[in-house]
This record gives sequence, C-alpha cells and structure tokens, in this order.
Amino acid sequence: MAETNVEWLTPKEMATRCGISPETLRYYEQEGLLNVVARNAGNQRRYDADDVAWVEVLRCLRVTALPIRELKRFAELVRQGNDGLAGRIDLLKAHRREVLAQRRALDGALKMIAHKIDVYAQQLDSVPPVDTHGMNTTPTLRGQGVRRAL
Amino acid sequence: MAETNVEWLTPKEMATRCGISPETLRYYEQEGLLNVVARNAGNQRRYDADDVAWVEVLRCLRVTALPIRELKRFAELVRQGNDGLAGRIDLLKAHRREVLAQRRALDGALKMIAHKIDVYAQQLDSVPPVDTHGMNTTPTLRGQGVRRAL
DNA sequence: GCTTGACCCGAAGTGCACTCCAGGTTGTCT
DNA sequence: AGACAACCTGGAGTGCACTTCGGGTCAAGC
Repeated sequence: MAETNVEWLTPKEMATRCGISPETLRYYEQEGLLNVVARNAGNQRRYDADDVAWVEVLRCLRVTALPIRELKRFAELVRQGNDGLAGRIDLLKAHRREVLAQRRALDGALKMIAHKIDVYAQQLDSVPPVDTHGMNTTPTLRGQGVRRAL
Repeated sequence: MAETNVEWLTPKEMATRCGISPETLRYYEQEGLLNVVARNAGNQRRYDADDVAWVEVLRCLRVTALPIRELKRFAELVRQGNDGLAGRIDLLKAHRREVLAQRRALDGALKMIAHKIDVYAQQLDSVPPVDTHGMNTTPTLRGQGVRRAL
C-alpha cells in the first residue's frame, strides 16, 4: 500500500477519503444507493473517481438529514437518466427548503446559547441568588379543578 | 377548555405550546430532564411558565442535535445551582462549537445542492447526453492485483 | 509457502429517541 | 348520572442508521 495516486481505491482507502466506514459503504451499496461498484478479479471492491464524487454527494445530503429512503429515491432518479431529471430537481429543491429551515433553527439556537452563556458568565463572577432557569426545584400543587386567570 | 390565558397548562396544551408531544414530555420528565412537574389534586400534570421556558431551552438544544444524555447532564448541573455554573458554561460552549460546525456543513451542502439544481436545470432545457453523476451504470473490472498509476 | 491484515457475505445486534399499548382514573359537559 | 375525552402508569414496540459477528476468501511481504 505504497501508492496513493492511483486509478482506484480499496474499501479502506475509500472510507478514509470519504469519511464513511467501509461497512457503511457496503450498507449503502446494498441499499441501492451506489449502484454496481467495480470489483477486481478476486471479487474485492475497487472504487473509482466517479464513486468518490457520488459518495460525496450522498454525504452532503446525509449530513443535512436527508433520510436514506430519500437518498434511495434520488439514486433511482439518477438511474433513470433524463426521465428522472425533473424529479431530481424537485427533490433537491424540497430538501433545500428543509436545510434552510434547519439553518434558521440553528441560528435561533445559537442566539439562545450565546445568551445563556452570557447570563451564566455574569452569574459566575457575581455569585448571585440561585437561578433555577425554569426548572422547578420546589414543586407546588396547582389547579384543584378550577382555573384561575392570570 | 375555553380559557387559554391561565396560570398553568395541561399536558395537551403544553404539547401544543412547545411543539413536543405529551408522551415525549413525560419521557423527558422520567429521564430527569424536567425535574418535578406540579400536579393537581387528581394527580394530573400542570405545567407553568417556568416549565415552558425550560422546555424551550431543551428543545433548542435537542434540535441542534445535543443528545438526551447531555441534556441530562445539563439538567443535573442546573439542579446543582452555582456549583454547576462553570460546568454549564463549558457544556454550552462545547455545544456551540458543534452547532457552528453543523452550520458550516449546512452551508457547504447548500452550495452543492444549489450547484446541482443549476446543472440539472440546464440539462432540463437542453436535453443533453446522459449524465450519470458519478453513478456507474456500466460496471467494469478494474485492478487485477497490479496497480496502474494515473 | 506462511503469516497477517484486508476483504467477502448474510444475518443478527446495537443505540437512540421516541411512540404506542393496556388497563385504569379523572374531569367536563349535558 | 352518564358519556366521553384527557389523563395516569409501567412496559413493550418501533424506525432508523448503522455496526458487529461468524465463518470463510484474498493478497502482500518475508
């Protein structure tokens, strides 16, 4: 295993390159996400540059929480060639909407986290009265069946 | 169930308010994420504004993929009051790093998705030669044991 | 040619985060 | 008072995405 700049990659090399374990790569293949990976004379997998490119696409979609089921659908649409083109565009556009929503959620959470860190940091160097941060430490009976307006 | 502006919320109302099912809320409570929720005389849960605030924090952390295990740790640190303050800051700072990494991944993926959509759209109104997008449709034998350099 | 590590396969197992179920109680409405 | 929804509990079940296992094959260095 001296050469690295070659025409194909072994499963292990592929795993390192793509950041996906060989087992997962086999799993993806068996789920029909990869379509026919080439083999050598001894039946061992040989991944090529196209495989790498495709797996990178899959990884992008996976890390943005596209379920395997959808990846399958996408792979199927690719297999259909031009017939699947419109479907692929639809799928990607729908997913993009999802990802944009995720990013909004992330940004909201980041704001909240930053705020909490600030508040905590201030408390840390002023050793203030205890802040329970919304967690009840002293449960009380509330609501005996009749509602009291605020 | 005419009143809505009251001092407490039933499980169902709480679920609607927080976007988390009553079952999940019970599950969180039982996992020690919520600490002692108040009950009415008939043993039914009554969530108050503090509960809402805290669950919103939990939800922020969960949607950014903080595992339940960490939420538990965080809740425990809150329970410890000032003794847990430093730990809470550490936890949130570590998580913030994670979330920032997530956002970078998201942005990378968005770029890729946008690019693919462009490429596909162009193909769509030019009906070009088939693009397999890195998926092998015609497997070939490669590598009989001897490596060929590129 | 023998060892050692990488690889093959199908099948079973794992961890996470819920989600549902059965059987019983409570609350509200008419 | 009767009907009906919402609630309670402990425990079992689900879906997802891997991950591990067992038993065998392959390949590269000494």
